[in-house]
Amino acid sequence: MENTCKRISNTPNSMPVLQGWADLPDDLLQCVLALLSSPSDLAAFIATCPNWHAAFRSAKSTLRTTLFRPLAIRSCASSGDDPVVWELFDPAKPTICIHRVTPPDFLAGMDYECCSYGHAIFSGNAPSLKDTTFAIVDVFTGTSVSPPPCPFFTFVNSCALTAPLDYHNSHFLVEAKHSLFAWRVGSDHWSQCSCPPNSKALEQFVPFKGQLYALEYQQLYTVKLEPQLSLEEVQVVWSVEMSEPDLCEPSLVVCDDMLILLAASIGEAFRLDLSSQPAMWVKMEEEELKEWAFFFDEKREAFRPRPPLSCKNPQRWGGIGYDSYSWFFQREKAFSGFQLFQFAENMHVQRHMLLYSWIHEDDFDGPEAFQDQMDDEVSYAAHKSQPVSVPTCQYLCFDFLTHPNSFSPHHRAPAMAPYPLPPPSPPQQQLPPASSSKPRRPPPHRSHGGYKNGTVSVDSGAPHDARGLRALIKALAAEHGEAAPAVHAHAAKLGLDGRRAVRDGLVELYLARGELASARALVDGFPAGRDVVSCTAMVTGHARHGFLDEAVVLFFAMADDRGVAIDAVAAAAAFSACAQIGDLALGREAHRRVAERKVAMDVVAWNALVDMYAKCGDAAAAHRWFRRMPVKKNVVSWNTMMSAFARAGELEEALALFQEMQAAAVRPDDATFVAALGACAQLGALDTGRWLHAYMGRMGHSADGVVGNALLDMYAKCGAVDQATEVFDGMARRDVYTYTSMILGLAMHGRGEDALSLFAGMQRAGVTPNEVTLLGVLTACCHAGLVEEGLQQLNAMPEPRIEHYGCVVDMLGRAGRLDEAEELIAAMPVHSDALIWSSLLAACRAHGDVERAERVMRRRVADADAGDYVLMSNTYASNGRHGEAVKVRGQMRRNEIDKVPGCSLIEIDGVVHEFKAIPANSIR
DNA sequence: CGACCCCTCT
Repeated sequence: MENTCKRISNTPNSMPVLQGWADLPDDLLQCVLALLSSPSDLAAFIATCPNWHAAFRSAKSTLRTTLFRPLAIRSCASSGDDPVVWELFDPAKPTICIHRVTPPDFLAGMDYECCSYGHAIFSGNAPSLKDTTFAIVDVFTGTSVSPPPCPFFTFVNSCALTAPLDYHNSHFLVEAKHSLFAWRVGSDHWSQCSCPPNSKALEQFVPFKGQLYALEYQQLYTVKLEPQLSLEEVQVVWSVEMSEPDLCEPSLVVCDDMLILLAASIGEAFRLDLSSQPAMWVKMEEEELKEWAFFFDEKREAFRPRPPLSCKNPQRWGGIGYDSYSWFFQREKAFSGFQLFQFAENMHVQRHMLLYSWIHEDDFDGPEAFQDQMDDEVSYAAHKSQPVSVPTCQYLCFDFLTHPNSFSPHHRAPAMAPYPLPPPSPPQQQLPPASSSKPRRPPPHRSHGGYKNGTVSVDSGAPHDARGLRALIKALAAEHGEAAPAVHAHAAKLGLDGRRAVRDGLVELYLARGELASARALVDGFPAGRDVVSCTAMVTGHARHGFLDEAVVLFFAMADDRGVAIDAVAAAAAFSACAQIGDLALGREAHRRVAERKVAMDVVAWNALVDMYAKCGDAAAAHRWFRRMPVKKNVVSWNTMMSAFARAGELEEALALFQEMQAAAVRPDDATFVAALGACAQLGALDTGRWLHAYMGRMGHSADGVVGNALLDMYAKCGAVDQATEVFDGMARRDVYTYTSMILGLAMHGRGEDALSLFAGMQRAGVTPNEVTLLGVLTACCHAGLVEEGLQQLNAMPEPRIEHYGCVVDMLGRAGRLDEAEELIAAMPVHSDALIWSSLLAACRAHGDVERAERVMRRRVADADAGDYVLMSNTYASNGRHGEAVKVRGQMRRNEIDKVPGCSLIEIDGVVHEFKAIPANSIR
């Protein structure tokens, strides 16, 4: 790596000297940010990218989760007379200073209050002792902003920003003297309102889903900033019986789309459920917080509450991922933690003391696990045996790189907009400049020993070797195809674009961007690079980004090329592409070529083959090859075949396969349950579904995520709406599938009103409905007879599909509004189908509208099916026109229209019975 | 060096 750097850096007059990331464009920088995974990465990034701060500020709005565990600020001065310097550091690796800034000197006489969105907040008193002054200091730039003096003089209970300063509509809130004060950033005055009479002191302000919440002990408030500052109590009930909840300093924290009340004193957490009326604190299970860690400030000397922070995926930065941990920070020591849900067992000390007690790293259950996962060179053991001296630390800064949780997300000012402020009374100080256009390499900050073992190189900001570049490209291809040209240029600059791995990656990047031509040019430009891995990468790369036909063609070319020995991986890739296309002839051809080249297929390739036949509609072939598979089947093999049966409507066979799989002692996984539950849902096999539910519990599978959705769907489809509701209530995460299944379940079983109120709850929860959801909503309106509501929903839809129109036609038909139904069919912008006409016919039959029915039949004469004839005949019959009814039946027989026998399934005592109707045209 | 399979909503 270093050789590469040197070679390029020393080339005179040819290329600009590489400055790590500095030569990459801004949009690419943002992609790269999402990939930084350790504080060392961060240190390298900051050291090599002059625009790092701007890049972070703009990335914060797009990244959904916190990038890192929180970092801290320490304030130090080498000697008494030297100016104070703030150092940004990772408490787990306190020897490394990530960034340094000189704070304004007027802070000397002020008190540190708290930290908010990367700003340290200080308070002080005006000389008159009538006002309180504040300074809000950007901890990365040292820039400070001061609101006008706040008209009170007393102790500050709590304060916070509602968003970073440069966000539009950011407010600074202060609670003091039983009043709430708000300063709209940039304005020249404070607004004020009184706190509710029975409240003591608001402790936290948390933006969540467009609302600003405040917490006072256990009471939740919403804060309105406009048109005037006001506080409103939120009634929240408890999901568990708590006669006298004693949560002892609970705190609010946002985890993605959940607002959580952490009651660390009793080791429990409650999620705010806004979909119920009134809102509810729902007790959370350990499982639901698995991917989160929480950070608390050490409060021993702090009177002011300092809200905790949540961090997603602690594994990402070396935290312990298998459980939810809360982490404390105590100055001069590293992170330490305890397991939230095991708190109750550690009650040997007084409960309220626990919040403050320091749990030493020795107390960890799994120190090995922790050590293994530390992602760089400073291990915990080394840290312990060699205590480091950290200079006096005055300020803790816990929310570095957090983002404002969905508060006014749509009103964001451009990144790094200048603060719209008059210069505050103490002069602004800006050290160093936030972003200079001139590339500049800041000196590496080496405090207290610098980078240990030299493994963190400041030159490693951008990958300079093929392997690193390949890893970067791969990560980018998932979401950031737009980076293709920039990365390509970067690779070319390094002379690495000729490397096969890099080139393959670039091809995929171009494909991710939809640029087939650029990708092809790259492929064709390297005829020499034809080996099986590279070609397979081409196949999968094309398939992954939707170029399925091209993928298969590439595979055929590769199979025909005697210079390339195709293998099982290539075969699997080809089968998978054919499966997605769903073309049986193509699939067979791929299979033929694989057989012809005598490829030794592994279980993955066999599974792909079975899946390919199934998805191409040849379930028999899928089953045949499943049975003939000469390799040991794995769980995917069984899952694939179960889905194959289910897809083909052979539901009993699917469930039988589940039994067979048990007999073969293959441990089912989530996909197994999804497939089996899906079969039960289609079959209406409620007892089997219930058994599966219980079995899942025994196997330790939670009813959440995809499995939870499948379970919920099964109960809903089997008519067990109450059990469906139970599953729904027990789910930690409800996505669009969850809501859709539940809404449909309610709608189909006559609870249209409930379905509609759930739909409202879904929208409140911020889950975006899809077409199927809306179909469920229309179905609910239809079944509940809410005609106006249904029409309104249809009008509100951006692009209704034929199914949606069908549902509304059905609804109008049932309501007897046949004119409107017919008009809607005529007016709808999509092509009518048989279903929609049949539904109109059914309405004619129900309302005895012979004339309209005849009109419809005349229109439909070419492609009317048996059902239509039956409906027509019944329409005549119910109007007493039996002669004409018989005539229609005769016409039907003459035209040799067969009615597919109606079929009905019902489960009695766990056995599914099938009823078949007598073919309609056999009725004479 | 790398490249591969299954699973929820009408």
